[in-house]
Amino acid sequence: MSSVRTIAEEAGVSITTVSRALNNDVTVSRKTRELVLAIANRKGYVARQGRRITTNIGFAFTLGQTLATVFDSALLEGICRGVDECGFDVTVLNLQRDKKPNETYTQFFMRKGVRGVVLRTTHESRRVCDAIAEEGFPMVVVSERFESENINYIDCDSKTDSRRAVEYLLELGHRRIAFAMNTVPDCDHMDRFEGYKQAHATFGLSVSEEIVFRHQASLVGGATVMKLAMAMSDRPTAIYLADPLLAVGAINKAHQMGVAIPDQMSIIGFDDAEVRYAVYPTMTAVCQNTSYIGFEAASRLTLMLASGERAGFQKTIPSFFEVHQSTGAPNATSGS
Amino acid sequence: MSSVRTIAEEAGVSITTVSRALNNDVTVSRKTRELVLAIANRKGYVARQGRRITTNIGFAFTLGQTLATVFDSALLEGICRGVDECGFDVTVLNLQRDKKPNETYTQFFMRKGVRGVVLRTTHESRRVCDAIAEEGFPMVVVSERFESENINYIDCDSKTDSRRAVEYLLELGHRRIAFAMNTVPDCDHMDRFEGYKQAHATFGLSVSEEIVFRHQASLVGGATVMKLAMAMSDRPTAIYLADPLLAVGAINKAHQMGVAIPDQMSIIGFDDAEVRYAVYPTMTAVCQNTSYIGFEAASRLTLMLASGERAGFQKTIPSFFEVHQSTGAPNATSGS
DNA sequence: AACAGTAATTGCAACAGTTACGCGAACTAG
DNA sequence: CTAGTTCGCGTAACTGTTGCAATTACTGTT
Repeated sequence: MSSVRTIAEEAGVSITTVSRALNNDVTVSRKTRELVLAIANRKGYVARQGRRITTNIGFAFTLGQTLATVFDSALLEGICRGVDECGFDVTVLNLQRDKKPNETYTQFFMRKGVRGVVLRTTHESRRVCDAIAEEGFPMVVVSERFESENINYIDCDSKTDSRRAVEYLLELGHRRIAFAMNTVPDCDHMDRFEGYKQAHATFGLSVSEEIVFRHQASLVGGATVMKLAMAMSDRPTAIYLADPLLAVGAINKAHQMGVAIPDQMSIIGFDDAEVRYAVYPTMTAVCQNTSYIGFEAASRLTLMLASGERAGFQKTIPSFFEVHQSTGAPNATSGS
Repeated sequence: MSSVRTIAEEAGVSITTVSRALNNDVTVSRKTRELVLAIANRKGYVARQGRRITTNIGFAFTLGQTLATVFDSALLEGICRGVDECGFDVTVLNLQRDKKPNETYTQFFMRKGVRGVVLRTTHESRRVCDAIAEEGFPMVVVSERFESENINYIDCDSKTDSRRAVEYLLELGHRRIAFAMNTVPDCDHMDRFEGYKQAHATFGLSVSEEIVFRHQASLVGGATVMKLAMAMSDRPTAIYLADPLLAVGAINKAHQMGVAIPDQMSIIGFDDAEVRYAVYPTMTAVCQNTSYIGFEAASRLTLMLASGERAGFQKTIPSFFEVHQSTGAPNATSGS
């Protein structure tokens, strides 16, 4: 077991200095701090209360807003269940808000008293994940994928089912199928776009760029997609909207415009919660068990911390495709 | 400042025994434990890491499930913002799961290393709030109301706007207005029922029990309400559904049954998030700023902890009423 | 270059809480 | 009455943190 004493001995400084270095006290010199942190990371130092080792993990956001979406909430719900097995607790952290500019990620997490972290990130802040992995702090990233074997992640593959979903539309007879995705091109949305393209390739069809929409993932964005699609001269007969808010916004706009779903327009959405049952008509959707992603991430992380083994893991769990009422054959101009 | 030393001295035992009593170690006798806990509570003991006082508050659930609803999520989102001001962090706790049967609430919270707690409770577990208040542990209850001045709470008054909402329907000319609420009669739902009754009283009308529905707060529950309402010989022309899921379920069922909203049936829902914009037609609703409730609770609690003052507070914040597209004059049988 | 003053670093010691181990008392069994 | 067991508690050794003092390094002046 590494303690401030053993680190102090190896670094040739006092335990006071070690404590201060770990807590990012300004009075400790840069050279000393770096030496101490290097040893602490190598020895796998964990902060304690008295002799007791803390059993908290962090749910950390690299972005400014915490828990902004239902996705985040579902994730946290799963995390809370996942830590249960090993008796850990969850603390919500916000890197952008609380991390001081001159402290390392490891220092930050130790200051907050967590032994590991489930990281909720976006495509833009992937470098944060790289940095934390480099420091060696126990971490699992959710919903991003990495090539490096140093970075643990739990990810959902929505490409396969996106392909299946679009193939389903093609088999129903649709030939002009629009696609809508978020403006921010993260792994997930790119996957779904890839599946969309693959399905077309399988049927020997080409993808027309003019019916690939990129809009902000919001109700308004979805409404815009529906408006634009309906205004086209060569109007699509179906849309796959790769985000829950886009999908719901489009469906409601269709109602408002008097566009019958699925008779005049088939809709496939993406659902990372239980939204598909909360719209009319119930939404055919590629679905992600977000709660399970959180569960799996927290479960594995805490198991790793409890056992002391540092074996990395990278897991991709499958999505699932559910057919409900928002899809049908094209041009069925009859009124249901 | 009280420490295990000072408590030990006053109790006439060793610091070891105090530590064990506070951590609910089985080896300490009941009499000694009770003595130590009494002194600790009286002196306002807080656990520390080294000399540093912890700055965590708990978000605790008395129920089994944590973060089951969007209400919980919105609450937590607000709490995370609320603790920001005083630099606290939030840890998610589950009383039913983690609290050992033979430990006090204070012991539990100290074991988890939190200095205060925002309590999410239900009507059935009000006695838990009483118990924690009696122990004197810093706490704020959200969304329940109490007579006792010992219990701090932040609550939302949805009675006034419920009355206003139903009065709005009455002024539109509706005379047979149904009401739907959860089977579990908590403060909030009773408030809304009260507002519903007051509005009727203002107009000199009586409330008919056969159009007061009590169903599980779910989409299916809402669908059931719509079905039952439409099947009545003396059919209501409007429904106030005092729960988001009930409201959404009813609206979607109306679509499925071919019931036009608002022409054949006006709907007023209750919204504790942003659901009113996510349905078609956009939903006239009594709304609760759930995130603000969480913010206010956490903000006040942390301010109290940081300042050391133990002044109790009980605050009721107002709801707001928004008129959207789901309400109109009754029997407007035109198909617009 | 020498010196004084100031800021930056560091360590000592006293503090915060927890726990392995052992001791003694009380209780039980033969 | 003795041996073994259990219970309750304390000593001492461990965990990390911090106020204060001491030391070191740097900076400006003569």
